[in-house]
Order: sequence, then structure tokens, then C-alpha cells
Amino acid sequence: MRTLNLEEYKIHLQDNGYKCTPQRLEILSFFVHYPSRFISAKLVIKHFQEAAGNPSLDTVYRNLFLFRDLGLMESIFREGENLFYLKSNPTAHYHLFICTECLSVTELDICPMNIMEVSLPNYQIHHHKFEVYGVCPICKS
Amino acid sequence: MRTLNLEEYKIHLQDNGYKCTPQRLEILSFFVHYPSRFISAKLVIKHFQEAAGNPSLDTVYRNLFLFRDLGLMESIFREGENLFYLKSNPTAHYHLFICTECLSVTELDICPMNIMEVSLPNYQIHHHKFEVYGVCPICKS
DNA sequence: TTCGGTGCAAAGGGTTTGCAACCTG
DNA sequence: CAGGTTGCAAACCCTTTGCACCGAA
Repeated sequence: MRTLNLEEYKIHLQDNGYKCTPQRLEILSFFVHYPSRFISAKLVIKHFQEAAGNPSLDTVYRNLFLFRDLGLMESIFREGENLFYLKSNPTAHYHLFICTECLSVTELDICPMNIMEVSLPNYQIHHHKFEVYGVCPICKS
Repeated sequence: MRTLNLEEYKIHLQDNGYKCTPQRLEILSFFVHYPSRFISAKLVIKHFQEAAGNPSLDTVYRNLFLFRDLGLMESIFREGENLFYLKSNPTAHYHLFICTECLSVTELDICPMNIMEVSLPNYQIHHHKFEVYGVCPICKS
């Protein structure tokens, strides 16, 4: 499980008609340095407030949701705030193990929909979610 | 899929050491009248504000989360607000089909964890979520 | 040069909390 | 009668929005 490098995210943005602003690269760069982990919007903002002159609070929000909508990130809502995680591959659809201690993420390449017979005649299925929560090996020890 | 009647919820509350206040029964009663459906806290509050003299806003919130913690309800977070749904059986763990049009719920009695080999050696699995989203037969037609 | 993107400041809106009064068990 | 529960009002806090300026392509 390899995270893309910044250059690859730049291309992804441009291919979708979005500009590569320094602020966007700053945010992506922050996530690249903490790979495979859910990070709260609050924490990202705190980081940039300390090193002033940088993406502002609202720019962080706007772009985190943009990145999510572009498929670069996944988000979950936990205890009153949004958490974001930089996917290792923008085009893949993963199911995740999420450590409730450190918020680290393990991508599961199995999908219940491929295995189970979800028999729902006359239902139109659009998307689904499968998330496993627990404690990762590092936090366990 | 049968929803419990009010009497059964009363017993469940008392068995867990909680009091059966009129407010709690009002809230449960509201959900019993709209079975198998996610309802927003906002909607519940609106209902009681119109028929004044009734659970107040904060009592509604306090009890919805209490009911959830007792296993009587499930909650999801969608578009900035919490939605609650009264389970047909407090002790069962369901996976759900959720209609994005009408928020109706279909309980799936299959569980991916029983079928798949989620092979995560040294991981401690606590709980998991499997939710399927789409359009139910009624909204489809 | 253009129009998407940013920063500021203020508002929005769902949710939570402290505290005194209330009422179930 | 006691301790859990409620209602009020105010606070909280994450998030969103309008608008003028800026800067990537």
C-alpha cells in the first residue's frame, strides 16, 4: 500500500480542471507526511495556524471536501467532526479497518458485495459502506 | 420485521435502571408510528414544538442518544445531522439497506463478517458497519 | 487576461451544558 | 424521599457563506 507522491496528485487535480494552488499542495503534502491515517479537519487547521501564512481555515475545509469529491480522500464522521484520509489510489474503492486508538487505516481489498448474495429484488443499489473498527497491532502492544 | 410495542420498550428501560418518563414514552411513541425509517432529530423536535407541552429540544437529544446507547435505536450521520431509527429488536445487530429517497430501512439478516474471511492477524476487531444505500421499490415506482 | 481560488469576518445551525425545579420509583 | 430527569437559556463548536481581492493557467 503505497501513497501517491505530490506530483501524481497535481496531475489528478489538473486532469479534472482544478488549479494547483500552493494551498492545495500544502494540504496534500501534510497528508502525505502522515500516511494511512484519518486526520481531523481541526488538526489540519491547527497545524497551519501554528505556521501562519498558509491555507486558512475555510480554504482547508473547502479543499478537504473537494479532495473527497474527487476521490482522493475518504471521510468519516466521528464524535462531532469530519475525519479525512488520503487514499492510496484515487480510482479504487476500498473497505477499511480503522484503529479506534490511533485512527490508522488498513485498506481491505475484499468487498462484501462481491461475495454475498445481497438479495433485494426491486431495490436499486447505489453504493455501500463496509467499515471494521478495532485496535491495530501497534496500539495493541 | 415487527417493531416492539410501547410496553416492551418500557420494560427495556426499567430493566436497565432508567425511569419511564412521559417524555421518553412520547418520543418512542412517535417512532413507533413511523416504523422502519430514519428520522432526523430535527424532525422529532419540530413535531413536538408544534404540539407544545412535550419533550423539549434538549430532552429529545438526550433521549435519542440514550436510546441508541441502550441498543433501541441506530443512528447515522447524514448531511450535517443525526438520523435515528428504532430497531425491530434491541438485542440484534442488523445491517441495513437505506433508501436515500425516503430514508426507509430494510434490515438485512446477512452479515459480511460471518461470510468473509477478514484476515487481519494481530488486529483486534471490535465492531463493524455494513450499510447499503439506494432506492427502495416504493420510491422506484 | 480570465475566472477559479483564497482570506476575512460574520453568520449558521445542529448539539451540548449548568442549574434549579420536578417527579418517578 | 432521593436521585434521576426535565426545561430553560445560553454557550459551544464545527462548518459554511458573501464578497472583494488575488494569482494560476
